[in-house]
Amino acid sequence: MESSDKNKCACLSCDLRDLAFSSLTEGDIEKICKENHEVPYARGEIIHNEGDKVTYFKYLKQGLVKMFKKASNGDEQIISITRPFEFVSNSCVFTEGYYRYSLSALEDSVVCCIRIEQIKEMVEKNGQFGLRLITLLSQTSEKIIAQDLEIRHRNLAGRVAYVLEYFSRDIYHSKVFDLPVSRREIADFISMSTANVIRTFSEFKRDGIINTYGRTIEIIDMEKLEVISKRG
Amino acid sequence: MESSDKNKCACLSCDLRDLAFSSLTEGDIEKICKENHEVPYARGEIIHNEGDKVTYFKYLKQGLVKMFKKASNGDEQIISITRPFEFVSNSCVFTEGYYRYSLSALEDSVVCCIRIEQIKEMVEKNGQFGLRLITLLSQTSEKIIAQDLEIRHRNLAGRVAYVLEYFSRDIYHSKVFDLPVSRREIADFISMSTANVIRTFSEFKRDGIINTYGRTIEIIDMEKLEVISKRG
DNA sequence: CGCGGCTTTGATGTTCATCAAGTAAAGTGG
DNA sequence: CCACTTTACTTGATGAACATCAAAGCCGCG
Repeated sequence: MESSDKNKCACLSCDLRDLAFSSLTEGDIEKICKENHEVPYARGEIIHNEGDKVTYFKYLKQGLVKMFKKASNGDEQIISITRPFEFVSNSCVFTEGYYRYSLSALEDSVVCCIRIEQIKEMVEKNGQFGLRLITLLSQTSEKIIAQDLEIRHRNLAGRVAYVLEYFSRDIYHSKVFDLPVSRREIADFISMSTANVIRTFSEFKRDGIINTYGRTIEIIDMEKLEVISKRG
Repeated sequence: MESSDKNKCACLSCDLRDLAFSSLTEGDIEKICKENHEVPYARGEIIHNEGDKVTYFKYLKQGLVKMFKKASNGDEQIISITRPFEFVSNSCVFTEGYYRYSLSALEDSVVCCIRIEQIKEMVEKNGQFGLRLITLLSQTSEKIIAQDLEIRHRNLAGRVAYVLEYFSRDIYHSKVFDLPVSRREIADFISMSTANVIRTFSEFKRDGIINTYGRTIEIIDMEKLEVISKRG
């Protein structure tokens, strides 16, 4: 969309260049730039479905997304909720040719898409880039695994406290924020029932730990929340 | 240990060459061969502890290992139980310089260790190899994530049925096998209490689904087991 | 303004962890 | 090799944690 400087492509000055593409030459960057798409998605939109063919390698440039798996009965398991600048193409991109999980936008988002074949070519040509990509992909997977370990060893109250901390600390960097997900989605994320997520919110509210106004959450007593999160 | 053919290094004929190293030249393979170690571990031995410095990239050549995280109170969370030829260095190898999880041998095992710096050099020099490595690392991570999703949406009986299927189908390829782990470790793997793992075994036994003689398990009615695994 | 989805709360019962007590098995040191 | 210790396994009883169900209020959207 940008064309202020017609001799330079937008990717050259992209903030994300530092992320993975620092080892690429200007020539390579321009080559990517000619082909890649920045695709905007509105809140709620599906970015891709599990089973879709992988054509693009995707990373999140703006917004917030959830990665999830649908069960046959319609239930969802939410695998991760992430901010830029995560690679939102999960690992299978290189493995199988089909997405294993679905991806949708929790807030208006912008996804940068690069043809997967182009990425592969660059890895083959440029080992520095390959090494950097391995590191970044590893971090993404590791984050999911580590978070899952955190969640699975906690009890109900501990899990709710953990996600509230997560949204506050890692996602919004604020004690007040609008939850980007429904109560049900929180339940799907931390493997508990919707009713009990709500019940726990109510208890936290009663105990003066948080305040809720619809989807707006205010964390009043962060210390208490941390205690519950650690104990649970 | 082998030196039957003194002009050829063992790695050239290693079964695992196909795995990741097919794209390497004979020269590269020999270079690896000069430096790498095959380290044997007895059942029960620790291969490395979380927090240990990463020097080697490791993959499992023989045996069976578990990857796990220790809690402050001594509890363990088991992340994966895998056979050859998995990469048992988890992703953090490239990320942090320290292992995030511990690794120990469930059966007598042989681990092939290659200096991590050497792997990095090879990725830089040889893009084909880098691409192959990305694919393999991705598969390893993806397996952990997928298995976790399988486990977490099941109830108690479903989880036990799932691990029995897993050991039978993926690990031992047999309906009769010696469990390589204690009841307690199974509990740590599927996030339930030891007592309930045992209780569920007893119920399966009572219902004619399995037989147990200490750690030896015989699956009698695989169909019923699958039904329980799917329903749960 | 009425419908459907999200939220909330209470009541109920199931599932599961915990505790306790006992047995079997596997190390350990003399 | 045996007494001793420790660890793994097993079962029952109990209560806590949690899911499920149901009913009602709320909110946004057509």
